[in-house]
This record gives sequence, C-alpha cells and structure tokens, in this order.
Amino acid sequence: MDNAPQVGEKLALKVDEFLQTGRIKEADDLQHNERYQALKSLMTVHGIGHHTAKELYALGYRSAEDLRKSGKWETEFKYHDDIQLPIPRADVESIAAFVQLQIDRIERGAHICIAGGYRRGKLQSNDVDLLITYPHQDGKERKMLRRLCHRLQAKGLIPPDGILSLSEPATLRTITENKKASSFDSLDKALVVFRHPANGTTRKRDIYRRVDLIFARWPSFGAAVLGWSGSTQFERDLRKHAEKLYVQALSPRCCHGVAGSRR
DNA sequence: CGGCATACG
DNA sequence: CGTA
DNA sequence: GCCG
Repeated sequence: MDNAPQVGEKLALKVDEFLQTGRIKEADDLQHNERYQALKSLMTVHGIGHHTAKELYALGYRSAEDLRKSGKWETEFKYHDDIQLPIPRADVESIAAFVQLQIDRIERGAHICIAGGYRRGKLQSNDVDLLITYPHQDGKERKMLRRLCHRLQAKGLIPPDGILSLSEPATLRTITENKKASSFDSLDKALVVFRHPANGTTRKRDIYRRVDLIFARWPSFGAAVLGWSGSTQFERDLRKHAEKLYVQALSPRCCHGVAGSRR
C-alpha cells in the first residue's frame, strides 16, 4: 500500500514504530534531552523565541528560573508564573463575558467568538483568543480596539503595562503603506495581560491571563475565526493549498473568461 | 536541489 | 527577531 | 523530511 501524501519512507517507519510500541523513541528521547528542556523553559518568557533561547543556552542559562535569578528580564517575569497556568474552559468563558460586558458599555451589538485552542475543543488553554465583530454592521468595529483596551485599563482589568502589543487600526491604513498591496491583515489585534478577577469560590485570587483581542469587519469574520482557530500546521497547510489553487487558476488553460483577461 | 505560511510591531 |  |  502506498504511503499517504507527505508521508515518505522515514515517516512511514515512525508510524510503524508507533503502531508497534505505542511510542516513538526519537520523540521520547527529545523530551528527556537536557538542552531541549532548557530551551523550552527559556521560551516560556514572553519575548524569547528559539533564536534568543539558543543564545542564552550558550551563555549557560538552563531555565526560566536562571533568567529570573539573573535579575534581568524583570518586567517579563511580572506576570510570567500566572501566564503559565492552564486556563480551564469555564475561566475562558468567564473572561469572554467580562470583555463582552465592557464592549457593550462602549458600543452595543458586538458578537464575540472564542477561537484558538478553546474552539478546537481543548479542555485547558494557554491563552484566550477573542474574535469580535459587529454582524451586518461593517465599519462599526473601527477604532473599537483602542477604546476597549483603554476602557479595560481604566477598569483595572488590564494593568498599566499589560498591553504587550497593539496593531494599528488596519481599517484606517492604506495599501500603499504595505509591501504587498493585495494581501494585508485586515484585523486589529491587541495582545494583553488580563487581570481575571477572583470569584471567591473556585479562584481564591485574581489571576493574570494572556488574552488576544481581535476585531474583524463583518465580511471577513468567517475567515478571521478560521484563521484564529487553526493550529500552526493547519494554517500552513491551508495557505499552501490556497497558493496551489491560485497558481493553477492562473495557468493559461484555466484562466480564460476571467475578468480583466484578454483573448 | 530549492522551498517550505503569512502579517505585523 | 518574536508573536499570533 | 517531502514534494515538484
């Protein structure tokens, strides 16, 4: 029997191994690898990716704790421990409700979709991805991101240093400012630290959570939800597939009758 | 043997 | 380069 | 590592 697409000889052997033993030794070995564990720990710090992690490892750092002890990266550790805590689904929903309430106080009628790992069914999430739109009211989402962030800060739901990044309102930018005129991200997004208030019973204290706030125009909302729900690999596959269809559509035999074409 | 997803700060 |  |  032929291998499935993308599965060559080497991967087929791994599949066999898994079916035989229920494990994959190379993967297990990696999990126990000292350097791998160190890099993984270092990368839990916001702002440290694989590149910086490797540099820090070369300098002798073996964990996020090593970095904390060094005294540098002080701001990054302010919320670090809280942010590592997995978020139960009920808490994700609670956070979404808090945000919904505050949006309503600015401009009613918004619809929120909880995307990310939550939407993929994960029982616990690393962060909360909230896709927000105004159904059938294209344009009403404009300028909402900054207003929401400012309001959440004023209410103490985002600490003063809790806005990690805030994209320019995509809807207000012109395509000439972008390298690629035809494809630019139409989403306004803010990556924030959210202070999730304790409810007195299940949570004893306020916990800081990573929340992504993304506003989309209504016409793009479906695509936005899809884009923020997929795993990294799914997004790659989706885009690779789209590119393939696009190139194929441009081929001479296929592109007759397309608007703008001449024959 | 080149390319591997893409956009933004 | 890091983040999503 | 896999594809074209």
